[in-house]
Amino acid sequence: MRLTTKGRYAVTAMLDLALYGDRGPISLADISSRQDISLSYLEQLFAKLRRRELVRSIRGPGGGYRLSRPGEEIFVAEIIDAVDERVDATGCSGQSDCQDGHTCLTHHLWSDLSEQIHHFLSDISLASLVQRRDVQAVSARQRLRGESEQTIVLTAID
Amino acid sequence: MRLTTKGRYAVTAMLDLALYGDRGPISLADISSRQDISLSYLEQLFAKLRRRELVRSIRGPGGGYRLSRPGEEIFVAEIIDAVDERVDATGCSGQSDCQDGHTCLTHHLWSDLSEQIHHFLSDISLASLVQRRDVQAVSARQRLRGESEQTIVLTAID
DNA sequence: ATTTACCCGATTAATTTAGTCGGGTATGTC
DNA sequence: GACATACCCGACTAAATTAATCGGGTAAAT
Repeated sequence: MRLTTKGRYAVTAMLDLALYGDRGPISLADISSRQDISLSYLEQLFAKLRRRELVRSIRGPGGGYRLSRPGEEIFVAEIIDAVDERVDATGCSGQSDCQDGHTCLTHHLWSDLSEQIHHFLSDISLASLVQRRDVQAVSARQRLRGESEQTIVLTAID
Repeated sequence: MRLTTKGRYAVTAMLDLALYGDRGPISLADISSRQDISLSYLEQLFAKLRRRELVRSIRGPGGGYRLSRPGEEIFVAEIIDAVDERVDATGCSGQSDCQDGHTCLTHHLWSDLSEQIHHFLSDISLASLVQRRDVQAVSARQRLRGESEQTIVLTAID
């Protein structure tokens, strides 16, 4: 089953767009510093997100990324699928050839589980995440941290 | 999230015990050949299963492993927990310190997902798997294969 | 005694993930 | 049009984890 930092980073970054992207494009550098994700790694992930048309890019100064659809219409499952290839608990990627060409003893169990997970994540939209209490709280903390960092920079310049 | 071959192997091996173990202990060598899992690897997994008291071992010739409880009372989630440590989709093992000491933006989402998966797998007993059509079918094929292998061996000896 | 099969730790090989690097290209601003 | 920004892209490296091997034990049955 694939569900690692890669998928978590992707969802986090997309949620960052949903939270802060309403006033124009967000640069990966912004996401990188807010969410503590390596910039180059983000570039790799966003290449995949762009191919799946989950985000739109705007080049040049002031550019960045925007969600290609409203947050109501983007679901967590799509994001993970885009970067992780698939959410799949079987060992044979659903091919049923897990035991030298045949179905292994537990194939259907993992297949059922995968479906279960996919269904769960297909129901969660970015917009619904934005609404959540816990997301709001973390976002508020991140905004604070961002401001204090700016202060530090300004003080250092002064 | 941890759900790899390790956990799949463990569940498959335990299901093998549930399927064939009613007439006495099953050796790891038997499981190894039936399910195509490396013997030494099985030994590692069964060390963990034994520690969690999911199986009982019988040493010496004719020995092997038995389920320590009836299949009705052993659940897939326990097996995976035993070998994989935990089924957990969060990056911080539920510690909520995913972003330098604080909760990351998507922590609760992964936490919810983990609970969902765990709940799903906690409901599936070995006994219920044994009953399943698809498991019966695969098991029948494995038995056939086993017999033909024996024939080959006997022919070779002859 | 000898064979079977569990027991255990250490080590290695393979795979995957995470991250880096170095170069490009479009675009807005002065 | 020079310059800075920020996307774009492929190749490479490092780290972590998983899967598997190896070598030597020990309990028990025949």
